Amino acid sequence: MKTIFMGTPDFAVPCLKALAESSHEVMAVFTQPDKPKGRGYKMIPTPVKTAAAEYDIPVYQPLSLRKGDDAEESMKLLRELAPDIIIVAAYGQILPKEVLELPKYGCVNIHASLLPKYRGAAPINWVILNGEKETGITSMQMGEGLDTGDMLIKRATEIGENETYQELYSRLSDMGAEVLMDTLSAIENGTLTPEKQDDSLTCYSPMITKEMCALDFNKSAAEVHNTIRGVTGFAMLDGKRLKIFASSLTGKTSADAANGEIVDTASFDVKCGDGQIIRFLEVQPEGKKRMKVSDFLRGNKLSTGKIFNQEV
RNA sequence: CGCGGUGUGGAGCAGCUAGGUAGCUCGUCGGGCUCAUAACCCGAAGGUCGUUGGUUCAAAUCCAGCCGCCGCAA
Repeated sequence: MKTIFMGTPDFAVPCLKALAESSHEVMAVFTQPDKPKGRGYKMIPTPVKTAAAEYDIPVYQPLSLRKGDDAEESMKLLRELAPDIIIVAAYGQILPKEVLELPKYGCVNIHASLLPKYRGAAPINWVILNGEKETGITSMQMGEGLDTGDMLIKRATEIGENETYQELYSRLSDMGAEVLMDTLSAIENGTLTPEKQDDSLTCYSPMITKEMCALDFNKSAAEVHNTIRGVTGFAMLDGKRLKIFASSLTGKTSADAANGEIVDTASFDVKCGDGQIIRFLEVQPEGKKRMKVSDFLRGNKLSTGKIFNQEV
C-alpha cells in the first residue's frame, strides 16, 4: 500500500523501520518540527526524522495540521500523494477531520495501552505508576476524539514487578511495530472486525510533570517503588538531587525509623510511610552518571539515620 | 551565547581553597587461616591525574583554550 507515516519520538521508530522494510511504500514522513533542546539549546532532529533519513524518505515538519499556512500546504501535499492509508504513532499533533478522511483506509494509530484504558499522552508511565500487571498495544481506526477510534488489533503483555518505564517502553515500541504490520495485513485481507471502545471503562493518562517525579516517602513502599519505575523518581540528599532508576521491595519493615530514613547503609534501604522498606538498586547523582548502588556506595559513605529531605 | 556539575590505576570517590613523596573503599592476582565462605589476615600488580599550551625551580593542584560525560531549565 501507499502509506504516509506520522510519528515523533523513539517509540515510533520501530514502526517506521518495519514499514520501510516491508512491501509497503512510505511516500512521506511527518514529524514534529525540530526545536532547540538540551544544553545550549541545540537543534535536535526528532528520532523519527533521523530514522527517515536512513531510508531516504522525504520528511515534512509542519507546525500544525489544523491551522495556518503549514496546514494548508500539508493538505495540498497529502492530496497530491494520495496515500491509501496514514499511519500515526506518537506524532504529537491532533489530526483534523480532512486528514482523517483523506486516505482510502483512513488513519490508523498505534497506541501503547490496552484501550479503552489509558488514553492520552503517557500511557506507559501511568500503567506502572498505577501498579498495573498488564498492558499492551492497541491499533485503532482514528476518529476525531483523542484515542477514541474503533479498535482493530489488541495485544497484551505482562509487566514485570521491577520493570521500569524504559524497559517497558522499549518492549512496547517493538511490539507496536509487530501490531502495525499485522494490522496492515489484516486491512489488506479484509479480515478485521473493528470493535468500539467502551467509554465507561476508559481512563486518561495525562503528561508527566516534575512534581510527580519527586519521591514522597510518606507514601507506601509500593507507591514509591511504582514512582521510581514509572517516572524515574528523585529525592534530595544533602541538598543534591539523586535520581533513582531502579528499586525493589524488600518486604522488611521498620517500626522506629522515620519516613525517608536510611535504615541500611550497606544496601541503601529506605523506610517508607507504611513501614515497609524499599531498596534502591540504581541511582544517579547530579552531574554524575547513572550507576549501580554498589558502585555508588564505594565512594559515598552513607550514614544510618540520614533522612531524605522532603521538599522538592 | 540559558544555568550548573564533573573527567584521578578495572569500579565508585578523596586530594585542588593556602603548588613540592598519588590516597580511600572495593575489585583483580598470589599466599595464609578455616569444615567452609561474599568472612578474616598478609603481600603484589595496576595511574601519561581527559587533552593542549602557559606561569613556576617544581602543577592532579594556579591560568587559558579544546574534547568528553552528566544534572537543571526549556
